[in-house]
Amino acid sequence: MAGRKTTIADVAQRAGVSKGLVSFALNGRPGVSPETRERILSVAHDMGWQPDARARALSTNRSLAYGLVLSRNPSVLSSDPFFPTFISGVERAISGPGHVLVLSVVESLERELETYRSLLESGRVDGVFLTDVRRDDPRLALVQELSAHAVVLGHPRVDAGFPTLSVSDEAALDALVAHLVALGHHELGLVVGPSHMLHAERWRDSLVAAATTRGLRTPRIVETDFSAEMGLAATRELLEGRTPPTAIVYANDHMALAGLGHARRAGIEVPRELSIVGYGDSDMTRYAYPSLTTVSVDVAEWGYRAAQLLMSQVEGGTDDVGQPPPARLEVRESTASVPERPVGP
Amino acid sequence: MAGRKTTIADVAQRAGVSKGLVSFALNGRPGVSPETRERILSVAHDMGWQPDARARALSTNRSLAYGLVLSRNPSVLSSDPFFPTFISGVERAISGPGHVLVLSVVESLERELETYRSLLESGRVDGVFLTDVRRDDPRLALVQELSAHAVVLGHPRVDAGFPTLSVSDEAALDALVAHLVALGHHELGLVVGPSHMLHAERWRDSLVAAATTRGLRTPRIVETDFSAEMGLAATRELLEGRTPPTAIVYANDHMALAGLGHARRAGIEVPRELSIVGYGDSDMTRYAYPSLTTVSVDVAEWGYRAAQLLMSQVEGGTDDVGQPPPARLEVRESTASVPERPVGP
DNA sequence: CTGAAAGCGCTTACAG
DNA sequence: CTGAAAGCGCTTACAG
Repeated sequence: MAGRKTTIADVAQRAGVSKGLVSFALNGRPGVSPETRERILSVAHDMGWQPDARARALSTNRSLAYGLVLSRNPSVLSSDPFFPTFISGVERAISGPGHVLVLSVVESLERELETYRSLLESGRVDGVFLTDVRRDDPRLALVQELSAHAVVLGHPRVDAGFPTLSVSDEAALDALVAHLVALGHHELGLVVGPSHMLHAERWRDSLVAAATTRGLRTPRIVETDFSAEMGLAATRELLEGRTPPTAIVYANDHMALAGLGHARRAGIEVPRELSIVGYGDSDMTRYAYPSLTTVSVDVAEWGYRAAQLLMSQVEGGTDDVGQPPPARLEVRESTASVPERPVGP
Repeated sequence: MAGRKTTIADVAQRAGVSKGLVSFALNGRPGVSPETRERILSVAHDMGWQPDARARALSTNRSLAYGLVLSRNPSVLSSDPFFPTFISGVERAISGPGHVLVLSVVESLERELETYRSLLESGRVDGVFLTDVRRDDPRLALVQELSAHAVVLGHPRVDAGFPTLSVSDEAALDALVAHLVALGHHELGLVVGPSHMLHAERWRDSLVAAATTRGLRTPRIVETDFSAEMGLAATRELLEGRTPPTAIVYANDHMALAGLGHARRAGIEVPRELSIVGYGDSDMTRYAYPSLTTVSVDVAEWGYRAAQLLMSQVEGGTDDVGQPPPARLEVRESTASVPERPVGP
């Protein structure tokens, strides 16, 4: 229709007031008489005025945008339901206020850091989400150096100086170990994530602690990059050992599903001969046969709260949004009593 | 460090030139003597100057940002590898030039439309990706009304007036039917996506055409929303019919995996008693047992080209980036000869 | 309650 | 090759 976008100057002229007053009226600021406000609003509406995010961003020094940079490898990323779910939670929090998520996917840690830097320095985003925090993570230093806003997803052990939101899973993991012990298992295998990721390390520690506390031997541990491919290799490695575990716990569901596939292929019956446990409670755990015992984490809620916290940070608030609900054990079909077999010493 | 961000005015002052000249030097425009340019650049670097995306966006009327709005339901979204993969391709194309992706996830079609509108009208993005195009899709009209830039992912049948990028899969689907025919199947079941989505409709039509051409009866068809849950229900429905299909083809891999789970649970051996075929070639198809025969689509490349095309559109170019590579049939373990059995009339 | 002006940090004609 | 100025579309003190 209009050749040119309508601006507040156009609205001001038509309404016979100044630009400043239009801005006040549009933003619901006090100091505009009800009739004038009414008139301005209706003119703006009639002219189809829409705020220009760029101009607003420049004059307020705020983009109303938040950044998330993912550096996992493509294959892991594509099968991991974490991010889509997390993002849907984030969106639920930010879209109401008209804020926006800037998402970036990168292929290396250097690029990840550069991307966070440029997003923040250029003012494209007002704050960032930091996931998959690593030991001595350079992103923490970067965000501090830029005195930018950030929310860390992970565990408070990260003395980041940033607000941290984490799903507490110690109780669920302990319940899992208790469940396996009750079924008679005492040789556990653990397929863990990369040890340089703090949450992977913590997950492993929680399980080892639970196992030890409950009188099990230290579990056998194989480290992976979270990919199904390495999950499969880890399964093979564990099962080919001298005293193979009778139950394997995986750090995510798709590694567990790959393990399940391998077991079937090797003629090992799950759960009669081997119990398998995932982590995350992704959709597919319900539709596999046997369905997977797993640990359920409310990732969408996590994302929702993280976004609320970040918005509140940026606005200088000190809102305590509270931690997301703790993880829960979901017992399904892939765990059962340990098989009777001649036992060694 | 610096209390205030350094701007080109600071650089200009320190270098003893005008702001305009700094801008020219920084943007590599002609009309600046080599020595001056050199000096300006080094001053800018020393002062740690970084461009302000907001200011640049306002004065150039360009955000260097592109929008993608997803409206699939959370459960489908979380298990569908399409979007993470697509996005990684998009990023590969745009991140080099310093452009950015604005991602939105919404819960209804109304919100989807509103979001596209506000992204475009506010100038937050310079163009958008349109996926999952539906019959009489209101987004097409919207984008046209706003005379905005867009790239459509789907099939040219959509006479959108926008450049369209699609993965041609007719040949692969025909090869799939040929493969099944060669194995002796003549009762096919199809688990399709929502018929109001043009690509779902087209997928179904391609398979029906291939089946008819190759002398099969019209396949039995069950429509779903692409979720594993409905994939499972569809499988049950097909298998409980009077003459159950001997092979079922699913519109995506996770429905196929849910179908596989159901078959196992019902005591039906795959592929001896039932052949199962997925679509998409997601990671998990390799790790299932039996591994899934599927159709491989290079989604990352699709995203890469779509982004290139969109950038070129916005810049007024007419680059022909070419269509992404066609889909390919991947024969794995889940398809085999039709079982011998007493056949009806 | 209202207006006129300056400013956010860039880019871009227009003069010289 | 370089400078001074206007402008992008808003917001926000500051006066009246």
